[in-house]
Amino acid sequence: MTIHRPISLIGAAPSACAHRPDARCENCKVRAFSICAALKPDELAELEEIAHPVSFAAKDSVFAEGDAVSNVYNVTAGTIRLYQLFRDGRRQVIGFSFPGDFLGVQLEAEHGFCADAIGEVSACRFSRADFSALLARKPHLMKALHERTARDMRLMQDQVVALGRRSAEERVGWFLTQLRQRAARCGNGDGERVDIPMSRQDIADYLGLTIETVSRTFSGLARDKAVRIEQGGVRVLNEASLGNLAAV
Amino acid sequence: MTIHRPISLIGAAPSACAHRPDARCENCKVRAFSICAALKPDELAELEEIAHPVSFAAKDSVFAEGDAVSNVYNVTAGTIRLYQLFRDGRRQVIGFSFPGDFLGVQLEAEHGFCADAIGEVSACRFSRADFSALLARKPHLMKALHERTARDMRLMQDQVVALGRRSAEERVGWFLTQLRQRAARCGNGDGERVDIPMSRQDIADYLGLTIETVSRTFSGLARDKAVRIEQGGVRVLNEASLGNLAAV
DNA sequence: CGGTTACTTGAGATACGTCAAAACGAGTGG
DNA sequence: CCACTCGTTTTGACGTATCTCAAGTAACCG
Repeated sequence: MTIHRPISLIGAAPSACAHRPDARCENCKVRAFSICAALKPDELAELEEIAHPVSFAAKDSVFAEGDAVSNVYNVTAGTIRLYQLFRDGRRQVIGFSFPGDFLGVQLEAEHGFCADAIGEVSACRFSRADFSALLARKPHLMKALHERTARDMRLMQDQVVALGRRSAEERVGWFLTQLRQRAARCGNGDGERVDIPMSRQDIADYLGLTIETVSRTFSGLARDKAVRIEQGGVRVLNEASLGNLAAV
Repeated sequence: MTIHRPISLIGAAPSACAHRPDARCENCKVRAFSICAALKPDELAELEEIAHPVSFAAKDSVFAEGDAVSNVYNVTAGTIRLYQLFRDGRRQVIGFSFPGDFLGVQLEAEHGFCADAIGEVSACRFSRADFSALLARKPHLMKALHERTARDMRLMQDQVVALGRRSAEERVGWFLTQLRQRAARCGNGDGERVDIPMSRQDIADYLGLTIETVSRTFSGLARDKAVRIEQGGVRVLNEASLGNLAAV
């Protein structure tokens, strides 16, 4: 089992992000499937009013477990890894945040997990107070948030099922299927090709396996012609066999 | 691995539940730590207005995965088991609902898991429409619900960590600690004694283990004088060693 | 008191973990 | 363009925690 050490916190430097409504702008595409879709144009403007664009370099920490929740983030580009670290170095990845996802929205006093950037990440930062105040003014934003939380809950439930009752091969099949669905929802990906932005170690820590088992399982799926392993991702060759692995 | 079969749905028969404010009434004790604590007296009356008391016999199904969410429940007595069933009979218990807990509050179209009674259960039932309407009228009820959901999320996160990165012994230690905290929050239990309303099989399916492993682990903890196994529960003999198992 | 269900215990099998080394890819510098 | 380093991924051989199968014991219930 790989031993992990806590990574030091590095402040996020504001990035150059114009943040004007524009169909070609990455942020605006993100909006279509983010919580912002629940907002009317004038409310969106209000949200932008309190948004601070930030960016993180690869491996930067966004926040650590136990930190006071002072900000809420909306990811606009890149992938964030959410995890909990044991004193002895064991690590469990709780989930990944992709563009459109919110972070820290539970508005608890302290963060219950660590979050750091896998590769370059752009996000919008809201101060907790601003966001909370906006939420109080906009009941249907609150409702949208609740629905989003319900979706996250469902995802975590699936993870519990995977970790509790699935074999290594089934877990990897489920993981790939999940990644694919997420990419499809975001509109990118041609369907067969699945980008995998995270390392084998991250996948292992997400699926409750070791890196060796994950690697062997990928190799096995490739040997069985279920997928072809490519640079930074995978190409699905046999939809059905992957689907069978992922099904409950 | 034990094979489970779906249980048939049995309608809930209304029970005799006076449901009047009264300090000795079980329902009223429950209110203190339920979402109802967020309500002013007149609002509570409004909630009672739309509440239908129901009860379930042991092993009754409350709802099954895929059922339309037509009702929301607030447990007032007993324990409910939440789980997902695989086609091949594997079962993963997602969680347990104790007095004060809400069920179906995510207001999704369909239930994402099965729920059935362990032993006798009493609950308040709200129609989805009524509850939803009340929620729309009372923003701070919505907020309370959101906080409740955040707590449930945190619980599920802990389960992910347990299933992904803990040994059998650690999982059982975590489980007992969790049961104890829940009982303490409800005000019952003398601290040392922990009631365990669910079967070994339920615990196994919750912790992603087999019933044999759970049983052996309990025996091991008893052999090490960490707990004494009693009828329908356990007595904690060595707080520290249990705590160590449960710690991250 | 007999039947049924839940729990415990033992012996052997296996999926996954551990340890070690090789292969690969991305930089970096000569 | 090649040699070298460093981190990631893959592969192999072996160990072990947990599962499986099977039998025994205890608790429950009519």
